[in-house]
Amino acid sequence: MLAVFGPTASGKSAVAEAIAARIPAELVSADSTQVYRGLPLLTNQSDYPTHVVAIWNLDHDASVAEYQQLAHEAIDEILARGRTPVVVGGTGLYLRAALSELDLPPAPAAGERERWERLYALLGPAAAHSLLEARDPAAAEQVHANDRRRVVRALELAEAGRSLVPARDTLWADDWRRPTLVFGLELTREAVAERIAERTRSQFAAGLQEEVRRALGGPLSTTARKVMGMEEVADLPLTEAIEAFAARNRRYAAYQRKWMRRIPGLVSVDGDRPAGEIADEILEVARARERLPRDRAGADA
RNA sequence: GGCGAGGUAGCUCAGUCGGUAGAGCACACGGCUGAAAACCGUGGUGUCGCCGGUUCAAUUCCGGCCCUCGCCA
Repeated sequence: MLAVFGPTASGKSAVAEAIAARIPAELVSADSTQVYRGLPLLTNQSDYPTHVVAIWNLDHDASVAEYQQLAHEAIDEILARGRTPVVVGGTGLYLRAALSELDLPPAPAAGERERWERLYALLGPAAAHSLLEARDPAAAEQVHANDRRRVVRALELAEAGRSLVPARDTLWADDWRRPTLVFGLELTREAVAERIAERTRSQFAAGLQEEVRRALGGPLSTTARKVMGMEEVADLPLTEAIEAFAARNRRYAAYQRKWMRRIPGLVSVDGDRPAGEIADEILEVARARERLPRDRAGADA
């Protein structure tokens, strides 16, 4: 199977769609916000049918593990249909979860999260961390006392007889679940900034502010509330909102570059050219490395 | 021109009853195992508007000047 990663606005979707136009393939999203229904503009959802997109309402709490299950199911079904899964998206952890067997510990039992959060608030960071030290020293060593989210999670797991400390898995390892080639779109900072500016303009022209205001009017889960732009897009005056949102995107693109460097075996391709050209190069590399079935490899040649 | 408010980090601002300054955001780096467009940690940054006075010592007090904003002419 194939995967396409790259900074936001680098044209990942267009490339993936160009691949699907050339070989029998289906797309699987690796994006922590496109999972939501109701924010197509804010999260840059494509019209092209893609798996694991727009599957949850905005009051649903998103999680990597839940996403992972759905992504794995989608991938296996596509393979069973004899097609090539193309995983495309900009959320590093989600990409990793989709492509690997990354073994995430179980969700907290009902009420546990709230219980430990209350305790953390009551005790304060230092005392909560000491409690963790008593129950799971290894986890305590790994987590900073101020990291409320992880201290709480570690306490939940300790209570359930598990640990936050993974058995063997590292965050990034060369342990693909299926033979996979990951491609990274390389673009200069300036090129990305330019694309972001352009995309931001068209998002606002298409009614981004109205979309966000509508979403803010309804029930929102913690994770939906944290989607980039939810805070600034609706309230600020138009020109300020545009600049603030573009700036956020630029920062995010920089963060994504860090992920890109960590993906083992990533094949870099020049992202500053037409999507079709990039797709051709990707398929050529895939054939050379025998990541596509033989009968398919030469089908369009 | 008059009155009022203000000029301190890249930005928004706090502060120093006189001993050369600090938060948030931004930035850089690191971490992350059911919130990852999230979250946590570490770090640098300043002629404290300009000139002069008082003082052992002025970003802080005093005087003058310059600039910005608001109201009035």
